[in-house]
Amino acid sequence: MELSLYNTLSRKKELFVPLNPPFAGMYVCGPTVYGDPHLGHARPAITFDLVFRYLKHLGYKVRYVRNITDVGHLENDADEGEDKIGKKARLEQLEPMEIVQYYTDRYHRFMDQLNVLRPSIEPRASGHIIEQIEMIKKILEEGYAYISNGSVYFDVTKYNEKYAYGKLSGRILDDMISSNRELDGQEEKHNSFDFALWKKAQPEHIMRWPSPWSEGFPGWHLECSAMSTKYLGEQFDIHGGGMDLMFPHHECEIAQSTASTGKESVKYWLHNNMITINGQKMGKSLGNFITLEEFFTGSNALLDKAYAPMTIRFFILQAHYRGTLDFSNEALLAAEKGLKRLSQAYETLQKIQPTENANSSLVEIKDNCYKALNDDLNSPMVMAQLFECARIINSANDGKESINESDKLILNEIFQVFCFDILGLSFEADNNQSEIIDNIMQLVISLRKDARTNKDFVTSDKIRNELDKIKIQLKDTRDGTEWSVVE
RNA sequence: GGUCUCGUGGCCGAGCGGCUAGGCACCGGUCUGCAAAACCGACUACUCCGGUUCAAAUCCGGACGAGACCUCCA
Repeated sequence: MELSLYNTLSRKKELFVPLNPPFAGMYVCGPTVYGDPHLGHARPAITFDLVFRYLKHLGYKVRYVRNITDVGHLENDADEGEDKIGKKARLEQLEPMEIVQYYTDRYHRFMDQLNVLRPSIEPRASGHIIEQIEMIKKILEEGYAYISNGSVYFDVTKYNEKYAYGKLSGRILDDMISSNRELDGQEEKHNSFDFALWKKAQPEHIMRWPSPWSEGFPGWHLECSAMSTKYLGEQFDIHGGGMDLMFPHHECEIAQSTASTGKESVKYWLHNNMITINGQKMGKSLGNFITLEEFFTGSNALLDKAYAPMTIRFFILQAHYRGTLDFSNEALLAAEKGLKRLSQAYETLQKIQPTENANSSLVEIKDNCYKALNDDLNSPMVMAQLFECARIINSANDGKESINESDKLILNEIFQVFCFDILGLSFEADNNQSEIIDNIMQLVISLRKDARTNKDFVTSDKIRNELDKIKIQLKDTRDGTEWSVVE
């Protein structure tokens, strides 16, 4: 059985056949770096990390491109309002690129913690102004754009005469025209659904570049078309992103690429669904989002406690990527315990004594894992198989089932391949370990205090001496006992 | 208003025509100085109303409910 992926374009699962095997190209819309990454950023990152990892596992040479949007993404109504990054820079009195650097670094740091692999190429919009200008020229030459007061707009009506604008999101242009709302400040456009390719900068606008039309900046949708073409070619295999980007962003990308090359640029469009909180989308505008930092530290009123990065990865992968996923402390706690169960079973497996008899169900488990992944990346199903492994291991450990030497190898392989390599889970102790150690030390210290109170100095000295041997030093001060590690 | 999704047990979530995943919680038991973990068992659901079928959570129609997009959001 081979890999099938749900293609938004056809609304069906399709067999994945790359354009140029053994190569596979994937472009995913990355973050606009004007704020801290939140749970909503984690979902596409992890979803497409899974795609990336699985394609590599299948033997493809994958080029994974994920952009950083650092210019052109505007605040308000269609193609009006302030640049998101420019605004943040103004508010914080920083250079826009300082904002970009700061939040890009933060994004990387938190994605690393979630064990999300870095993409092959991570291009920035501001670093590809020339490519974007060239693409605009091409679209103008082809007659699908017009210049208006120093700005350039994509002519959707003209494009729709030859191609189908709206085919990805299932929209019909005529319907859009009839139900369209008039917005203010759009006198430069022929139609409100036309979108900016180049915007002339207002005097107060900080980020600006020279172009044949005006000093200004590129439209938001353009960077993805320009950069995907540059690094993956005019036609490539997979384009991914959040469902909320389907319209207008991805629709506009299709229009731009098609208008400039005359070709269908993307073969498979993949979209991950949203994370909800109390049934409602978690989003910036709703103010109900929780940043990853808050998750890792527990510092948000919606959180009962801090959750480890792996718990969040597990939580996200336990749902299929195309379904909504509802956040709650109860669900996170369940994920945390589930992850622990897997990790303890894996530990048990390493220590287990093999038996004579073999276990018959392991081949089927491995098979089921591949079946699940091939069926549009059904990660929850893979997890269920891992839990089946855990059950077998624990039962064997209790002497109720058998695992021979070769079964042990197969089980280890299943964990290695599916759990670690493909799902990207890891069982390593995470960053709150120091907190755990400190808690342990406080316990030891209080035991020693009890011993001293009872004048049981044999015990109290034993504690201090034994700790000293492992380079932990205790100091009795007026305010209590302190501990530190001696180098 | 338009377009499109979705409604599964206490919670989260698979399933896509017959064989009724999985995790967490709860309950009973084994084990244990006591806990915890582990194991065994119990609970076993598909919003409602029609239809198709030998057979429907699963297909079709309708009702109700929820959500997403149509404006920035992953």
